[in-house]
This record gives sequence, C-alpha cells and structure tokens, in this order.
Amino acid sequence: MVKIEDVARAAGVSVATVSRVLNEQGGVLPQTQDKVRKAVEELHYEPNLSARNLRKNESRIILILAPNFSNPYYSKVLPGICDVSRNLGYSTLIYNTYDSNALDESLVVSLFEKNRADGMITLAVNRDDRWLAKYTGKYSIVQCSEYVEDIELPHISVDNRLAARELVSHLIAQGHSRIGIITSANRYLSSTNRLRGYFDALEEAGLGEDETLIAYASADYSFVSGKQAARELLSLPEPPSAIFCVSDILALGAIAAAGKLGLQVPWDLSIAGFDDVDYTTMFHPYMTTVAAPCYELGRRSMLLLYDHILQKPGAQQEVYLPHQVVLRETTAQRTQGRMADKP
Amino acid sequence: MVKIEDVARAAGVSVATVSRVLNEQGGVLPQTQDKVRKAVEELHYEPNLSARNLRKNESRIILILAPNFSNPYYSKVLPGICDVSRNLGYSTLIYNTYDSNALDESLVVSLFEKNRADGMITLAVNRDDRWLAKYTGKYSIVQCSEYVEDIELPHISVDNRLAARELVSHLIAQGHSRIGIITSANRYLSSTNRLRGYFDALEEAGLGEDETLIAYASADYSFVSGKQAARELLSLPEPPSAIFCVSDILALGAIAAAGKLGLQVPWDLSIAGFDDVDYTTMFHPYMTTVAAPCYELGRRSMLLLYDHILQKPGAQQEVYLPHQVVLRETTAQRTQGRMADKP
DNA sequence: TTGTAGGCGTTATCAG
DNA sequence: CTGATAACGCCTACAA
Repeated sequence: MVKIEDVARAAGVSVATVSRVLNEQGGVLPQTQDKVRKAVEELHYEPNLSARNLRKNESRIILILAPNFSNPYYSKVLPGICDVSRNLGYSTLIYNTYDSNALDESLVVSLFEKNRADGMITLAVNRDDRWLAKYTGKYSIVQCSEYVEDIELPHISVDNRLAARELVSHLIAQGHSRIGIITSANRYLSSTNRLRGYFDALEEAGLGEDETLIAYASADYSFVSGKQAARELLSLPEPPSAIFCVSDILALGAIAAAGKLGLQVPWDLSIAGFDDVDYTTMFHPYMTTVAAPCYELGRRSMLLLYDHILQKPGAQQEVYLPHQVVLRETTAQRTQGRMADKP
Repeated sequence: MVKIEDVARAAGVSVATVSRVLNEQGGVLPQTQDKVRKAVEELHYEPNLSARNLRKNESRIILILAPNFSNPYYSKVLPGICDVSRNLGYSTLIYNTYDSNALDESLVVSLFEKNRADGMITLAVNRDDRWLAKYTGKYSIVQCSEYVEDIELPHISVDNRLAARELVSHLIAQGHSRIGIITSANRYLSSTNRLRGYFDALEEAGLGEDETLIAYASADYSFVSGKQAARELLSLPEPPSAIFCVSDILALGAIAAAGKLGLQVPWDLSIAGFDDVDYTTMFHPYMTTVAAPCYELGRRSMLLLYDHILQKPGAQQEVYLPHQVVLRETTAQRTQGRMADKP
C-alpha cells in the first residue's frame, strides 16, 4: 500500500504539502503542485479513506433504505440518487427494509453512531414511523416519496393527493359516477393521500361516498391481490364502471380480473393506475396512470440531503415535484349499455 | 460521540479490556465482561468504524456492480447478496455501471486502493472484460451471472448453454423445425451461451442452421427491440413456427409483434423466453421460460466471496446452480394449417 | 510557502 | 487476566 508519506518522499516535499495539494486547499506553489501530482500519478496513490474519514469525522457514505428493488418504482429512483452522490464524492450504501416493518430504528441509529454514514435517504417510511422525529437536527435524513406527516424532517415527493384527485376527476368527467378504488392495506402515506384525493374528487363533483366501493389489496401491491380486490368490486350488486388503483400493478391485476369476468377494458370498465412503470405500455390496452419524475425525485433527494449535511441555512423541508396524468387506453367515456362503441 | 475510553472509564477497566470484550477474543473474566457490557449498554456505545477499519486494514464493505436495477433479474439477485452480507457483518455498496461500458477499471481499482471495499460482486461483466484477470489474487472478486471465460476469477451462474439447449430441444420435440432466435447485440456471455445452446439443440436434432433465423435486439433487451426483431423474423419468406428469446422482455415484445400481425400465440407461433421475471405469469398466455434461482445466486455469490476474502484454501472457482425449464402457455405442439387446434 | 508534530478512535503487542 | 502504549494513514494547527 502506498501512502501519503511515500508520495511526499517521491516528490521531495512534506506530507502536509501533499495533503494540501490533494485537498485543493491552495497556498502551494504551482511548481510544487506539479511535483506532487506527478508523484501521485506515478505511484498510483489513492488516499486511504478509513484514515481520512477518521480524521475528518465523516464517512462519505449515504445510506439508502428501501423495502425491495423488485418494485420498479424504487429501481427508477435509485439511479438518480446514485448519479448525484457519485458526483458529490459519496458512495451509496443500500439497506433492505423488508416490507413489513419498514424501518428499524436501532439499525439506523447504529449505522450513524458507528460513523458508517453521513446521511440517509429513506424510500419507504410508513406514515406512523414517528420515531424519526427524534433525530431531527441530529442525523441528516431526507424522506423520498413516502414520508411522515407533521414532523420536522425534509421530504420530497409528488403531490399524491392532488394527482389522485385529478385522475378521478377525469373519470368523472368521462361520465363515471360509480367509481371504485383499489388501495392497499399498507401504512404508506401515499396510499392514504391517493385515497384522500379520490374523496376530494367525489366531493367536488357532489358524488356521495360509498364504502363498498373501496377495496384493499395486499401491502406489497401484488398482482394477485389486485385481481382479487377487483373481483370483489365487480361482483357488487351495483358494480363500478371505473376503478382507480393506487398502483399500476394492482391495475394490471384489475384488468386481468375484468378479462376473466368477460369485461372489456375500457369499454365495459375503465381502469386507471398510478406510477407509470414500464409495463403500462407493454400490452394493450395501454394504461392510464400518473407518472412521477422518478429519476428527478432521486436526484433532488440527494441534492437536498447534501444541503442538510452541509447545514446550508436555506435548505428546504418540503418539496413537491410535478406529476403528470397520462391518459391512455384503459379509460374511456362511460357507455350505457355494454359494448356501446366497441370497435 | 462516546468512545471506547468512556466505556473503559465507566466500567473501571482499561480500553484494552473493552476492546477484547467487544471483539470476543476471550481471556477476560466473566464478571469483567459483564461490567464492560453493562457500560456499553448504558452509554449506547458503538465502535467507530473508520477507526477500527483503519487499524484492521479492512472496510467491511462489499461492492456490488450492476448496470441497472430496472432489470428485475438484478433486483432479485440483490436481496440474496444483501441478506448474507449483513449477517456476515458487511455493508453493501452499490455502483451503477451504465449498460454500455459495463465496468470501469479505474473505478474499481480506486475503490479497492482507497480501502473502500474488501470485495466485489459483479453482476454484469462483458465477456471481453479480460482486464479483470489482472486482479486475480489481488482483489477479492466474484462474478455473478455474467463472467469472463477462461480467466482465473471465481464465477457463479446457471448453465445458460445447457438451459437454452433444453428449451430449444423441447420446441423441436413439439414438432418445430424452423426455430428462430432473438438474441441481443450485447457482450454478455449469457447471450453467447444461450445462442450456443440453441445451436447445440439444432445440431443434435440434425437441423441445419439458418442465419436468417437469428435476429438481434438491443443491448438492454428492450421490449420494443424485441418487437422489432420478431417482426423481422416473421416477415421472412419462410417464417419460423417458434421463436426462442434470450430474455423474457424480448419474448413479451415478440408476443406483441405476433399479435399485431394477427398471429396467435401459441397456436400460430410458439415463443419462449428466459429468466422467468414476474410478468411471465401476469398475462395470458403465461410464458414458457427458464427460471434461474436468483436469490440463491446472490446468496451463494456473497458466501463464495467471503471464502475468498478469508483466503479459504478450498474456495470454489466455478459454480453452476440448477436452472429450471418452465413450460407454460406460449409454446405448443406445432400445427400444420394455422388455427388447427385453437379452442 | 512549507514543514513538524499531535491526534482522530481502535486494535494489538508487550509487560506485569 | 489486565493495563499501558505504539501503531494504522491522514489532516491541520502552529511554527518557521
């Protein structure tokens, strides 16, 4: 292992000078700098991070907490975080937080206390993970996509409530008055807010709520649970003519369920999803859904986290990025009799 | 920050003793151990990893190099790696290696030289990344799924060639004699080996090769490129009656292309994929494909890497895990006239 | 502008 | 069985 001392000797200067050049602190003669840089080059010197981090009391590592990366949503956010952190000179540590107990307090604390991480980005806190509030100001944390309401910890996401409201309003504008929702039995704020948005739209249109039109899928938005939930909704005495699903996978399941019941989407039933994952346009009918700027969400999270690590005074606390309602083929004007304008 | 010295003082012993207890080196009286552990508990002491790593000259970090996690295959391998590494006391650092230039030599070298990682698992080396051989014995590396042939670096994967051969043989057994293949214009050994397996099967059956039956999709196995490649194959004067795709997504694209041309799968055309990602059973027809034990691949990679880090004498170099050919609905007995036994 | 030296928090070696 | 102390490699006062 080549160390700073070797470089100093090779360049004919002191270790302090080498360090100064490496850390670009200035105050070193250009010609001295050249000597140093040449020596670094020749010896292939790389500073030992353990030593540097010990000395500077940092780790240059960012923690990413995510439940699983099978969910395409997370795998799209991830590159945004990674790209930025790399540019900023950070490495990204990944920790799985198995869906159930989204976040393990003791794990987080130990990682920070051990000096393993300078900051953390959570991709999936539950809305009741209020213990996070304890670490405000102590650890640098940014909540991405999911967050805990009313605690003083920065978060960045789309406005799920507004997006859901827009989407459902669109369904209403298409003539649907009995609109079902398939949400999830999880503890994510996004699910809650999408449900709230659904209610907002109904209320705005003067449509009454009907509890029977709310179905719950599994916590992990599984395809089969979406199918099951849709089946329940569709076997109601008075089934909905449109279903809003809080996730694309659920919507995919709903489409499958509809197909099995001989219903054609969108003519017999309109279905909308949320997230705009890749396979929304892999099969016809292409899916009407809401697109979130995933990469940007990741990118901005890391940028925001960096501001907090640096203790920048003006660092933001709440950031909402614009979403986009994408109208495609799974939703259509409500028809009276079935098969009305089917091709 | 509470440090080892604080614990020592609180417990009324020396730092050496605390260290011994923490590292379970033995040779400490049980009652002394108790005192130490109690102090650790009370003070919430967590050893500073930078200091420890500096001293022990390790990092307790494993590097994972992967092109992207949008690919469900990688996101399934990842948990296997993470679970094991966590149990072994390692953290996992994630590095994206943008598809094109799968691996950046200088990045890898710098990460190791900086002491940022004790080992590395590559999820996607190209078959011509021969420079990796230079670091045999120097860095601990395990190649997972993809690997470079004939270099002395451990790798673990399924036997892609054999799997492809089995799958294509099955198609032949179903009466297909003109079998197309959609492979990818990338530099992964798996693509090469799947193509080899395809040839093996043809040869075994005494079927001649026909270059026109080989189509190339994009390097990232994109859905649209699979569609495009299938279109080419199907517009041949003498189109194939079955198509083997080296990835499920490509197969999904092929199914879409067939549908657009009015061909029904599997009656007019059999299609097989590879990988068995989630959506192979999300839509009918369910896909015939090859399943790899992803989680196990990840798990074993980390275990193998650990053996190499520890310099275990008997550490394996080549590991092949059993695959499974999964016959489902996209393949069927070849029929003469179209629509023969369609329901 | 440059060099010297002390210390970051641990572990490990050596005495006792 | 326990304690004092010297590294580990780097950064940064402070001095020159």
